[in-house]
Amino acid sequence: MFIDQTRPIVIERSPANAGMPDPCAKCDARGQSVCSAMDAADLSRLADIAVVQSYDPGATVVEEGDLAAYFYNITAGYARLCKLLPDGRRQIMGFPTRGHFLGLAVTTTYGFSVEAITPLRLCRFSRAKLRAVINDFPQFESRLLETAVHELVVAQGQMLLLGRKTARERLASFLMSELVTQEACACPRNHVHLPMTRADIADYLGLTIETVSRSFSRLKTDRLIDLHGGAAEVTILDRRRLAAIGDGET
Amino acid sequence: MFIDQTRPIVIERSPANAGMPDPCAKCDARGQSVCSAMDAADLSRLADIAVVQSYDPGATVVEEGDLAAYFYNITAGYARLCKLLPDGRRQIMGFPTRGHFLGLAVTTTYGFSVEAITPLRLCRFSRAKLRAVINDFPQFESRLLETAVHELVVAQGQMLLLGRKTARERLASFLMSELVTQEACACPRNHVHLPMTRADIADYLGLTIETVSRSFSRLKTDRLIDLHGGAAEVTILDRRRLAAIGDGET
DNA sequence: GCTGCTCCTTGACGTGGGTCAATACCCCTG
DNA sequence: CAGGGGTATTGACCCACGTCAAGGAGCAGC
Repeated sequence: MFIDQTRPIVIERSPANAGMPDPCAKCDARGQSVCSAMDAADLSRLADIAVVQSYDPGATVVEEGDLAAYFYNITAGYARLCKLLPDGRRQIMGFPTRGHFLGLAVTTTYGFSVEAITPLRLCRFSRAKLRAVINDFPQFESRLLETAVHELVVAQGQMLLLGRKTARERLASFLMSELVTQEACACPRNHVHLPMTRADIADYLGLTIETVSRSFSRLKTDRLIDLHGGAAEVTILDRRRLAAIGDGET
Repeated sequence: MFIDQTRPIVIERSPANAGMPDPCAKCDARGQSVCSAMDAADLSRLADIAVVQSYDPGATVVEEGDLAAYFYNITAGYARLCKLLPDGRRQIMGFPTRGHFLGLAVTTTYGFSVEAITPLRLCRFSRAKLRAVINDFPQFESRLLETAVHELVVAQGQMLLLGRKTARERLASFLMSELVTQEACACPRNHVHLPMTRADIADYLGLTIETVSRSFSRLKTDRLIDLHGGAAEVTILDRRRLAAIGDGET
C-alpha cells in the first residue's frame, strides 16, 4: 500500500463458470494485477465470481446514472470513460484498456459511461460478491486502494493538463503517455496506435476535433511525429522534445 | 466500502503526545471520520502516532517533489493543493479543509504542494506508523479506500468542469460546491465565505484572475449572487438557477 | 489620516482555439 | 473501380477568454 501502483488489475473467469481451462491461473496479466495478492490456491474464489462479457465497438457497457451493480475488469480491447453535460458536451476521463479495473469511482449510481472503442472483453463482478471476496482476503482491498490512489494521481495530472496546458502541450502529453503505455505491451518502439477517433481525443483533451487535427499537423511539420495509415498510426520522431513539450517546458 | 464517502477523516493527538486531555476521544469530527472505524478503546492507537502542527497563512506544508514521508489530516483552516508547470503556470487541485486527509494521491514523492490559506492546524502521521495501525485495524484501510474513491469522483467532476464548462459555469459550480460544504458546518444558509484569493480561484477553475472577477460581476448583475466585505463574502440569491448554471443546463 | 501595501475590478485590445464549411482520405460494398 | 458513408484535414472567420494597463478598495503601520 501507498506505493506507486502502475500494475493493472486483471482477472479472468474459472472453469466453474465457463467449462474452460482455468483462465485465472494462466492469466498472463495476473502477476501485475490485484490477483497477485491471492496465491494460486485461492484464485478460484476470484474466478468463481467473474462473468466474462464481450462488446462490439461503440457498444455501451455502463450508462452514466445507472445503478452501479457491477465492477468490471478489462481483459482485452480499448474503452472510453465519459461524462456528459445536459446539452451534449462530453468529457472523456480516460481510455481504460487491458488490465484496468472499472467502477471504483462509484457511489450508488455510475458517475460515468463506459463505451467500447474496439471489440472489448471484460470480466464482470457483482459488488456484493466482490465484497465477500474482500472480506476473506484483505490483501485484495489493499490492492484496490493502490489502484484508486494511482487513478487519483493520474486524474490530478489530467487536471493540470485541462486547466493549464496549451493544445500542443496536451497532444504531446497524450501521445507520450500512450507511448509509454503501449511500450509496456512490447509494441514496436517509438510507435503509437490510436484506436480512438479524433473526436474521442478532443473530448479527452478538452479541445475540438479541428484543434486536435491542427495540432497533429503542426507536430508533423515540426518533425516531432509522423502520421500513417488513416491517422491511426503515429511514429514519434523526437521523443525527448515531445516529452518536454508535454511537460510544459518552454 | 464502495458507498458514497462524503464524511471527512479527522484525527487529533493524544495526551501521550501533548500532555492535554485526550483530543481523539472528544474530537467533534470523529463520528464523520476514519476514526469512526475504531472504537473508543482503540482510539489511543491513533492518538499515539499523531503529531499536531500549525502553519501561518502562505506557509508551505508539503512541497511538490519532496519525499512523501507523512500523511496529514487537517483539523482546522483552509489549504490549497497545487501542481506547477516549469514556467510557473499553476493548477490548484482543491481546497482541503477541516476533516480532509492529505497524501493519498502520492507515490514515493508528493505530486502536489500543500500551502496554508488561513492559519492551518493539522495532524501529521508518518507513513510507516500509519501502516502499522492499518495492519492492526483493517477497517481503517476500508475507510481510506472510501476516501480515495470519493476523491476520485470529485476529481472526475473537476475534469468535466476544466475540459468543457464555460467561465460562468465554472464559477457557479465552484460557488455551489463551497455552499454545500459550508452549510454542512452550520454556517448561515445561502452564504459562502471565500478565504482564498481570486488568483487561487482562477488557478482552481483554469481561468485568469480577470475572468474570475468579471464572472463574479456578471453573476451579481444577473442577481444570482451578492458580494460584500472585500470580495470574500458571497450571498447566493438564486440557488436553483446558480446550481443549474453550474451543472451546464442551458 | 496619510502612506503603502496587496488584492480586486474594470476597460481596451489581442489571440488561441472554437465554429462553420469545403474538401480530401479511407474503406467498404457491389 | 465507382459510389457512398464515415472520418480527417484545412481554410476563413469569430469570440470567449487572456493580456495589459489603469484605477479603486480595504487595511496595517505609524
